[in-house]
Amino acid sequence: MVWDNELNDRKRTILKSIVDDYIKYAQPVGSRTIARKRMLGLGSATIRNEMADLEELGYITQPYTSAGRIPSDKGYRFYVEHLMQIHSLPHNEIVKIHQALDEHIEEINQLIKNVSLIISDITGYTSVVMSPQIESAVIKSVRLVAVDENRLLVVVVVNGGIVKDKIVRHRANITEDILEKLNQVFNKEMVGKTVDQIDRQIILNIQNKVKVSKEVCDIVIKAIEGCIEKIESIDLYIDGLANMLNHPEFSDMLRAREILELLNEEDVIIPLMKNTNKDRRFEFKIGSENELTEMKDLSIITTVYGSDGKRLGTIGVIGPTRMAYGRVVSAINYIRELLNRELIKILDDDT
Amino acid sequence: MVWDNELNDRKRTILKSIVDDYIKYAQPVGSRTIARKRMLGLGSATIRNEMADLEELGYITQPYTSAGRIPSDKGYRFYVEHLMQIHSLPHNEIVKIHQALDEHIEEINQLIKNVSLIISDITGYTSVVMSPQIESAVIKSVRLVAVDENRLLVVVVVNGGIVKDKIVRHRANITEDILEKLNQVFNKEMVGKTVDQIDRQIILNIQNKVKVSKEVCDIVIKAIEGCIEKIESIDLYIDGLANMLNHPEFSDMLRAREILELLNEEDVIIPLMKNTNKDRRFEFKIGSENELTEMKDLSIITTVYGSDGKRLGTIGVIGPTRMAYGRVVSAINYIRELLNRELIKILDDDT
DNA sequence: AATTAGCACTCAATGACAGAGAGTGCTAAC
DNA sequence: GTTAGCACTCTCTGTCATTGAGTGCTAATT
Repeated sequence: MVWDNELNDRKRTILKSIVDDYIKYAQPVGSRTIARKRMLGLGSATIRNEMADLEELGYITQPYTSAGRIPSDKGYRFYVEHLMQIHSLPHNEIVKIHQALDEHIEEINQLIKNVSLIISDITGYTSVVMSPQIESAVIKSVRLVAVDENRLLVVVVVNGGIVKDKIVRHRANITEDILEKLNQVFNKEMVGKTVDQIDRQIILNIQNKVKVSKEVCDIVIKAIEGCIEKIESIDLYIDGLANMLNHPEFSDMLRAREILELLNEEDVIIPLMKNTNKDRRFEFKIGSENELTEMKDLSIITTVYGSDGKRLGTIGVIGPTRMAYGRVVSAINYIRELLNRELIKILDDDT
Repeated sequence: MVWDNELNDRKRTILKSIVDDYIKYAQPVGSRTIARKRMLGLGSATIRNEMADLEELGYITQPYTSAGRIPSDKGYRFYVEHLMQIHSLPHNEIVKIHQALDEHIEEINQLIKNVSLIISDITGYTSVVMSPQIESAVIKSVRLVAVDENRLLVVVVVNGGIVKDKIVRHRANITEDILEKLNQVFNKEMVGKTVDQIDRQIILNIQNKVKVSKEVCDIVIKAIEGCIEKIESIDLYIDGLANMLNHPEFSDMLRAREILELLNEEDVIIPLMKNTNKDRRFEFKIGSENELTEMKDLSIITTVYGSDGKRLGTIGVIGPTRMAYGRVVSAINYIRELLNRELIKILDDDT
């Protein structure tokens, strides 16, 4: 952990200056550049001395002898925790965001897709938005439909307007009567329960109540389990992949390709999105703080969204360690508020 | 159009040699390189003369004075029409393809997704697979379910195991009785029809038969139309975008970014995939044959898949004009046969 | 008449080299 | 404690000569 008092005010100002400048121009920043800003009324030589200290403490490094300094991962870490300024978004970006999200969207997934798009658009980085992992979704309806003699359709509706279906083949003789009875029992037993409450026990209960062959029961249960699995599965929306190529640090084709392939793998992305803050704070993984060595020069900012602490999904932005952390935070923050508001609209009359 | 007899055998052999070599090594190929192969028993000087002719006819060009030659778009066009050899796939690739597609997949969309993945994997280019545009899907079932007092769920099942749903909000008082009646009428009137047969006329007919308020009818019809719209919509699967970065012609970051963004836009891709051959031939759009100027250095190979000429979707591969046309064709060909076989399995007992 | 050896020529790519420029660390003076 | 001054370091840029692959043309050969 960074020891906060290690740096006095002057060192902080200088470090902030270096990080701000490097984020902006992607060039090592030298002592004269900082001195010219006259924010400290110091000459370049003094700043040089301070920079030597900062380097010794590990906050900045030199790409080579007698070049300017660039922030280290530790430097960025200190920056996001103590130095970074959050400005409000410029007016034109706010307008853009509202244009993208204010139109009435009925389906939750379409809304989340739009959020992902607008985030990558506004930030200029790669966005990842993870739909809520819905273990606590409340079942609102279960319906069995015979598509034809040997196929059965099961539809499960949970709150939030999410509908999942599954078709199963079978060889049993399922009459309309049986179906009607199954429908009644299943609805009575399952509606109002959350999907993670549906376990073997409940299923056995149901099996006892309906007087149909075990064969038929198995078919139906298999289908319902398929639906629940789909409801619990995580949807991932990634946009702005091409933005990765904008940053000079990835001008090496091999590296760029490696990154694009990395971001294509859901198995890689999902663990990255495990934000441990259940409140609304932001979590930063900077460069080597990521476990994957392939991500040593990447940072990811994550935070959660959702109404009233329920139904939490995750929003993330991935970019080079030299990321405009402040700008990204304010953009996500603004967009998240809008998203939450829209989510409430969609979910309000659900129980 | 290319006049086939413009080129004698010797010129053809030389052109083929140039294209093959250039595809392989991405380097302009000179007369000595071809002479060394001793396929014609000619010296480099003779070949030089022939190459000068080929250049004058527009089949090859020189990147600069006194460099080797590279094929022009016209050269590639002649190549794919007359010179290209189709080898069968190496054994290990065949194994890989079977591993990807032979496992039992129930859902048509999952199957198509797998096809897209394996094509980009095997070819090393970017794959695009377009799901069938289903105007002729036969409705197998329509089901209305009251989710709660003010929301109605409509589920439409068509053949091929495709299920689409839509939830509509309403303020009408829809009782179970009304719902039951609606369910019966809708099923009777719509099952067995294709989705493009569902027009205003049929809907009006139905409206007359059920004796429920116009308000309720409108709600239901709106929902059903929503489902049909979803059924008719085209799904697009794109994979191997990162493969674009492998080719030296796109080592310029700006260009690479431009391409990635281009391929992200469905509005761009869908028109490209309009293959006019309803049989199983391949269609090539080479470089400047594409309408978009941004695609002047890209080629796209498309062909159709589907069982018995019905339910046609499109498979495409996008890469630089310097694409391994022969290899791609044989890969698509093989994969398509497997796909068709699987599709028949999924669709066989549908009517 | 077709082919080819030979030759002069062109141009990209490579590497060596010098000079400019941005930056540093250190020392001595303020 | 701050800074002016200076020697030094290292990248970057441009120049220049060299190399090498390839060409087109001409004259000789088959």
